Amino acid sequence: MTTEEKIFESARTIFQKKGFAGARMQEIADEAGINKAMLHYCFKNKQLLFEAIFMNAFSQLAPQINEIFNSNESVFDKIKKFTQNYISFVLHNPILPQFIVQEMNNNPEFVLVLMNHENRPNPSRLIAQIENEIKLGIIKPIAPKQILLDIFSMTVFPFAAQILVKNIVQISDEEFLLLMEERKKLIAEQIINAIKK
Amino acid sequence: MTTEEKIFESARTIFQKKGFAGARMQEIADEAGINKAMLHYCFKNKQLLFEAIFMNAFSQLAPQINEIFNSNESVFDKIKKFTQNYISFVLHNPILPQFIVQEMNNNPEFVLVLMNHENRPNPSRLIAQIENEIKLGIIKPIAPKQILLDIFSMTVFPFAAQILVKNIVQISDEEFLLLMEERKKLIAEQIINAIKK
DNA sequence: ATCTTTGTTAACCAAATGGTTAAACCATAT
DNA sequence: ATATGGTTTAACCATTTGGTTAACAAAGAT
Repeated sequence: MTTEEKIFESARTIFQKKGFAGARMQEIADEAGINKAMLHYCFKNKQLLFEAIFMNAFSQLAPQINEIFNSNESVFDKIKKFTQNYISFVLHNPILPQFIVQEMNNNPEFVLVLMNHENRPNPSRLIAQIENEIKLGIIKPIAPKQILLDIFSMTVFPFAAQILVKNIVQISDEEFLLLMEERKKLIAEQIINAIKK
Repeated sequence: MTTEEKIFESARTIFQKKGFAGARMQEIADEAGINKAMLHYCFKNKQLLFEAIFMNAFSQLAPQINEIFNSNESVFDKIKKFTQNYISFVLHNPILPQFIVQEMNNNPEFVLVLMNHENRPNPSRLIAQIENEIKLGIIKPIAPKQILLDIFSMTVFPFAAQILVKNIVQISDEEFLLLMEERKKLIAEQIINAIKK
């Protein structure tokens, strides 16, 4: 593993655990087992290092989403595929959602840049499709954006608010994994039941 | 307004906007229009000031939740009441959810203290009730904790991940308010449709 | 062999930051 | 009027923090 990679991995760990403001350059250097000056040699400054980490995290999720949203399947199939895929993915990266949510809330300026990126998640195709299936009488007349909110809420929230959820609903770490495993199928069924005519 | 209240209000604003790590004592003092030493005179140190703010924010939500969860209504009525009330409340405090979620993620040690508090949200009564209504054939056989996750996800997520959601689903500030207004009734219908037998 | 580029470090620096101190202010009781 | 107690501030302090510098090492290139 190159020094740059070591830094990247360590920075990912620290930034995801403490956020941009809470992370310390020294801590990242220690975690990587290198001198602090090396951080600046490789990544110029904290902001740029953070942006590299964040961009990488974000772009791990975005393309997946678009691939599903823009395919030729039915709305119901897309919902099934998205929830299934998303949960499977974040089960291997359980802090990613809360990291992205938190840092987008805290760096709204930075978000603008992000959202002009080519790979930005774009649900407009899916929205049009929902409108169409409403006309066809397959789906109840609900604002398509509400349905999107439902889908994201049901899949992302338990991960993004993990600590809150575990404590309030009284879920142990192992039970959480089981519930999420079950949720891969469950959510789609529930959403479809909620919106099908 | 007493000096202590001025500090409290300013601290709330700054902490909610920047989080614990990102907030600066000087900034809080400036916002309150007082000297920085006054902060320490009134609240000892940053940690204690933060805990006062966080505890206050948290305890604004917790009792509401318990009142509904522990009433004598049916599960469906509780779902209706909770989603309605919660959204109404946070529409007046739109940053509260993301603040609580973020700081609970970042201060897991502190969470333990919080969760031993008398007023901690406790859904065990509701869980038992759901189990019962499943036996009675009113609700589908779904793990009660999944239903709780659904309820919290659908109501809290759009607020907790506001920036993400607004950007991905392409929702303007005004449209967001309209959607949330609509969501007060919509969510309950959807959840009930998803779980009723 | 030596020059040049790249990688790496110890030591250092200036600014920011949480926190303290000692003095001033001000109301109220005596 | 003045002593007393809480309130408020300017100035200060120690530490932390992001970032720089200059020297050193290693590896090709000539």
